[in-house]
Amino acid sequence: MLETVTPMKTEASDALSETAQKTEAEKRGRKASKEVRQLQLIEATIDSLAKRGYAETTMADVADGAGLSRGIVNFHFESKEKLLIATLQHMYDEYSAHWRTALQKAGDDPARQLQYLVWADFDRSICNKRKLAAWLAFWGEAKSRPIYQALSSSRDNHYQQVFINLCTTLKQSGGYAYEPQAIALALSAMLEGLWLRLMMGTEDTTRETALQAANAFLAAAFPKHYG
Amino acid sequence: MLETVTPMKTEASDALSETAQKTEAEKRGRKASKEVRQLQLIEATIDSLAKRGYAETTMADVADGAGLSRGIVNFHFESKEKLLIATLQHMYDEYSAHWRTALQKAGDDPARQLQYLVWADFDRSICNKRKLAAWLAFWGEAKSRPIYQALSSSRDNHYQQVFINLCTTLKQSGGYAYEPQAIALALSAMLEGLWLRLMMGTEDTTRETALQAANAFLAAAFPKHYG
DNA sequence: CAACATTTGTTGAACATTCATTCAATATGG
DNA sequence: CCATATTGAATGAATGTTCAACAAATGTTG
Repeated sequence: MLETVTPMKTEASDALSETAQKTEAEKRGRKASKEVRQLQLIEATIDSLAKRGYAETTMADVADGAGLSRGIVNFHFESKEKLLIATLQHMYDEYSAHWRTALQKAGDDPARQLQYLVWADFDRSICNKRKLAAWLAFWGEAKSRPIYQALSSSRDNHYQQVFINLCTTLKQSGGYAYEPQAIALALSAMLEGLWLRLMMGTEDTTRETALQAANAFLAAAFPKHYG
Repeated sequence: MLETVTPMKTEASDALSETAQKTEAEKRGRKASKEVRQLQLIEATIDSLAKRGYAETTMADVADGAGLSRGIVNFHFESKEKLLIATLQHMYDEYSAHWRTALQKAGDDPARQLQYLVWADFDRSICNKRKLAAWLAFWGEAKSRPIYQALSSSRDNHYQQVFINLCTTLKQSGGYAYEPQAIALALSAMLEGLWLRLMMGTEDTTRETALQAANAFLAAAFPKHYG
């Protein structure tokens, strides 16, 4: 159902973190290109955030997770704070590219576009325990750190505007009564809330049930388009 | 609109933290009853979580915020971890009592009950920057701390079951087509997502617009009952 | 191609700082 | 005067950062 939506570079980085370092990344102690090493450290940071949370994520844990020595992070990133910002930026870019690709693949039909955006949100490459946990770790610190604030909401202004536009179009073609802004806000908030459930719910909420809930919303809000 | 829904003990604790310590709580250095002092420290903890985030919340900051000395927290609570657990438990109890009270005040009509539950979520005593920030701070750490997991989701199993029951009843009386479980999940997830927006959104999402979005959802999902 | 030099990446120990916890001394209320 | 609450300095552990030494790649020269 979702296969056609899935992109892109995330496959490489995910595989790298799941199966330790492959042969493609040079083994421990050997040199690797700057970008590869930085990505490796960023992936190790996401691992640590997911496993230990923001407060317990240490430079030593990141270095150990990457199979490298203690001082290496301060060489590639100047400080712990800059490592975390780079990690957040990486996740933001990935999410952003992901929904834009999904939107592009949907074609011209607004109903189809909205459906694809919702599907994209629950795609395995984006929506897995590890990355959701990392997102939540950043969200928990965003309010007190202005630097995080802009990046920490993966669904940014642009994303929200696309939702509003789609809801406006659907309202006209379907003759619905609601305010597009309000429905768009309800919809994107629900998607974020479902993400929250997916990580905190013990097991009662799965990607499937979350997707069902999102589709139930679409069917209720746009009965002429999704029935 | 919401006045009749608002309870309860939260007024006292909120006022206490907002206007420093009043005369009701004994002044610095003087003795106070165990419960008062513990509540005072818990409120100071919420303040610190909201202002500095989980990672930067220190015992010293909590003690300073309460206007007391450094060692005091380890006297009333055994450790930092137990202080944080007590704080989370306090917020959980408060939220739980709040929605139960709202449900009780709604009377017997299911549609009215659901409306009151939604209103309760955006009541000022519960839904303010300070407490939302504290919630989010705990959420960010919940995945890596089993102790938090049970308490960190303010909307617990009981809450969710009430939603499911209400959606089931409304479905029968309104002749709707959807799956009650899915709609209930969509609804409660949206409420949580709106909370998220309220703290992270720079200012574009207010309590009013969030409530409008929630009501738009109700109107779309239950057109016969809210319209 | 070999020998050397230079740049760049990497290591791990040392350092300084922050912070939770402990506890003996002191203050307070009953 | 006794039990209890409170203080604030001391302690020890954890952790981010620095840096001198080392290793590997790259460049240079004969």
